[in-house]
Amino acid sequence: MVQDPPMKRAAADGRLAAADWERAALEAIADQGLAGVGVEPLSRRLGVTKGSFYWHFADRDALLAAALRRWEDARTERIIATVASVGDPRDRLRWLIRSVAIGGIEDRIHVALAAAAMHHPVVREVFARVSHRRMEYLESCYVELGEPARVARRSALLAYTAYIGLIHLRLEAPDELPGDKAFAAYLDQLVERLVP
Amino acid sequence: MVQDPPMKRAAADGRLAAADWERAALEAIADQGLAGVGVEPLSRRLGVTKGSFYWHFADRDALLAAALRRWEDARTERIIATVASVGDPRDRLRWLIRSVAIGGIEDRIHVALAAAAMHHPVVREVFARVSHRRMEYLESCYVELGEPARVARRSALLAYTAYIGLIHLRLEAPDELPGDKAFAAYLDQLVERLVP
DNA sequence: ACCTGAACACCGTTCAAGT
DNA sequence: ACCTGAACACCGTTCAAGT
Repeated sequence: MVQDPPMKRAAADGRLAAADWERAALEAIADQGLAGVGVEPLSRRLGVTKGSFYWHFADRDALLAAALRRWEDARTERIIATVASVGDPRDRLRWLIRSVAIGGIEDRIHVALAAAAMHHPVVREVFARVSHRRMEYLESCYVELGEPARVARRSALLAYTAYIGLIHLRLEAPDELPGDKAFAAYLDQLVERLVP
Repeated sequence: MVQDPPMKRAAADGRLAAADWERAALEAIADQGLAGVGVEPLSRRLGVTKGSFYWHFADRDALLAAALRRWEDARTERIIATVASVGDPRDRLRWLIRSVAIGGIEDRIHVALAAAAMHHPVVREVFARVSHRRMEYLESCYVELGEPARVARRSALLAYTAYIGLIHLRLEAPDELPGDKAFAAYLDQLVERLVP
């Protein structure tokens, strides 16, 4: 086993803020899943004793909740704010569906949290809010395109289902997806089907 | 915390076989995720000391590997054998896509394993085989329908992506899915889109 | 305000000893 | 062939004491 070097700390005096723990927790989730968020391993990584963790957080669950709030914001409001500058709702939808191809750290976090949402109440709650906000926004795009509410809701569901399915396949069964150019062509076809 | 009663054992003499541990492991995965497969908790549940576990398996990973082999068979060959009796490949595809609505224990296991596949080599390997076998079979159905190989492969991917997306939404964000009758209508629409 | 260090409980693993 | 019981390491949590 190779040891990670201690992380850089935010404060100049070498002391930690809660945000340092939260960032480290999200990295651990992306790298090793929810089980990777351990008080002792994170303490080692941050170069302090685990006792110090309990000054910042009540327990492991409190750290998780704080870290999840960061992820939630990054994966809903911040994305919606970014895409808001695009005028045509058709282009907004295309951009959102295609963003599955970016494959950032947040998708790995998504997959890790998806499984945990079935059993962990804190994760379940955050995950439900994220799903709801995304569906709501997708629906609003389809409404802008002139679809009546009921139809728009179905279109949003179709798009979101395909998006979620693709995220999972990319991370868990990449061999079943076409590579490079063929994947781009596949995305084109998918976008055509999902954006009227 | 409520304690589970000790499980019934397979052998009459009260001694355990490896299969007893494997079944208990799959139930634990469905109930609590991969982290639920613990040597000590399972031992308690089966009514033996954890020392006895190590007579049957080399370690926790060996139990996992054996349990996964059971899941793999249940979710590939046994399903394919069941659907093989249906003559029309169109009906086979419809049945497979609609099976997402059944919502058995195996879907919960799927979601738990999906996240673990990113990090755990044993799970990754099983998951890759399952995904490959399913894609291969879907593709063969579309080929039977007269689609050329390249098109059939895309059709299979479209169907499998939607299937995986729906499994996840049903288990992780059920509030975003229409209820009962509306869900049946949604599945109709999805099947229409995916089966030519 | 933030951190250390020691204590304790829980669980994975090993192993000598039992039936 | 299958199981017990004791041992040890790892990690979550608590807390008195340090700066």
